[in-house]
Amino acid sequence: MTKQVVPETARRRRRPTRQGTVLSERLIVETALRVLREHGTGGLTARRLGTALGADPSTLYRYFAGMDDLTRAIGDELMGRALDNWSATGEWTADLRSLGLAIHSSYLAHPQAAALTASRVTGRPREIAVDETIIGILRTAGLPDATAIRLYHAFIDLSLAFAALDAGALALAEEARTTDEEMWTSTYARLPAESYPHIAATAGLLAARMPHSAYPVVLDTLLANAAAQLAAVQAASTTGR
Amino acid sequence: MTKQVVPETARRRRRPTRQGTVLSERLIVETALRVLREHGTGGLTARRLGTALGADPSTLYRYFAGMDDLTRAIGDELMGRALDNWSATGEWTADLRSLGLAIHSSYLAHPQAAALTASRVTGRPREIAVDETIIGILRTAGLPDATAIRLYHAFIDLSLAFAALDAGALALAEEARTTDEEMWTSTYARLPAESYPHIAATAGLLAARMPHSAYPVVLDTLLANAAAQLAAVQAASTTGR
DNA sequence: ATCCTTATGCCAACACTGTTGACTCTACCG
DNA sequence: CGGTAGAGTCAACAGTGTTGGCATAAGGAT
Repeated sequence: MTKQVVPETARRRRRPTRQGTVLSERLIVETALRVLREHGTGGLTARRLGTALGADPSTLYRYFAGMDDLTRAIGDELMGRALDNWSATGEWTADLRSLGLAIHSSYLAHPQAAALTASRVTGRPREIAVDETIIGILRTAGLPDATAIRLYHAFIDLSLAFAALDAGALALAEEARTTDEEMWTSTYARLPAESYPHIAATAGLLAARMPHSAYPVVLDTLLANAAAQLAAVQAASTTGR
Repeated sequence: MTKQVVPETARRRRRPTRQGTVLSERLIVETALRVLREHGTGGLTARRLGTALGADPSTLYRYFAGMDDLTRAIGDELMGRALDNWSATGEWTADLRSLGLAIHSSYLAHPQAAALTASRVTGRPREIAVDETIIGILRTAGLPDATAIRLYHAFIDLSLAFAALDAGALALAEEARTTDEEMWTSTYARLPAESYPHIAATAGLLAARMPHSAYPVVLDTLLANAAAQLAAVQAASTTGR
């Protein structure tokens, strides 16, 4: 293979494209986000991204090992933006809550991109930074390592899983120009009450609730549980002293 | 458009394929599951599925509106299998727990298929049957409708979101022939302790915990919370009587 | 038992996709 | 101010989903 992906820091020459744009990893990722927003989840193609950048599609391979690699970079960008929009207050449950919501809404701000990337662990730097932050909050709060890791695991997977699910629904809705609410009022509300008595009895509530994300509800139960675990640990240590 | 998808029930003639196989929605979906297992998440193509069936790729369009429609049918099949492998005992939290685990493991039994479908609401019959079952359990347990719907929403989205996340990780791992455990021991355990003190301090715990799913932990906290809500409701109604 | 209709499967073609090897040309180092 | 090698370009490959037109045989009608 003659082509080699050069790490962004080691890039020395920046030769402008035939159409005049000067490329960079950053520019490519940002343009990819725009292309995804405009053309939908399946609309990010090497050729389209090339045209949007004013460059030949094959040039992308000088920056990323393939479309898959680019996808991971996009995911990491979303993760980074979440961390940028967040700041600690010192109250650990509140901090975790706002961090979780920051991640969730960072992904939902780019539903098409999120649907593509959120269900993948990228292993890239800004994702690792988020992990370090979460574990730090839990350990600093006073939770024993084993508990902290169990909660970290639940927290991050929960947040990513919901980001992917909600983003997927949102992206699909935007592309089909139909809201989830319509789906729930049209399909589910019309089911026969004989076969589906419970759905029929709660159709109105379903139509009102389902278009929103269940993430905040689940996140809060997890955090309440975490707080209870910390209280239990501290009570035990006080008693044993 | 001369082509039209005929609903399975209305299909009258069954003309064998040149290679002798007699097609059906069911056979196509099952073959698709096999192809996915053998060729990975991205390995389900119309041409490959056609060859696996002994039929021309375009024949698939007599059964499904497109690959996307087929994908939704696959998802519904997994949902149906979950419900088939489950039976009620009457103890509502236990039933919800086993149903959640049945859904999760039904998807994880076909990680490649699940990764493709789990983050989408199909609106197909067997998915609706699962919804009816869940709402029925919650309402029969005595929860008021509003609470039941809130919990149903959290329950189903949580289960699907984790199914998608865990299946994606599993599918990726199988295709790359590398376990998550390796990833956590190789990448995360080698991070410098100066920059990532918390990850470094808990590397062993991370490597042990992360390869497993966080779903059971989160599911249990949600169900405990649900039980608490029911108790609160019943206490209030007793007091108020 | 034979005919007719039409659903069903097949074929060829279209406009796409990601990716690569060989190429030009120009930005920068010495 | 030259030479070099690295960035951008080009053309090509094998593969994709999808469709319109066509042949054919299944099954109802006679």
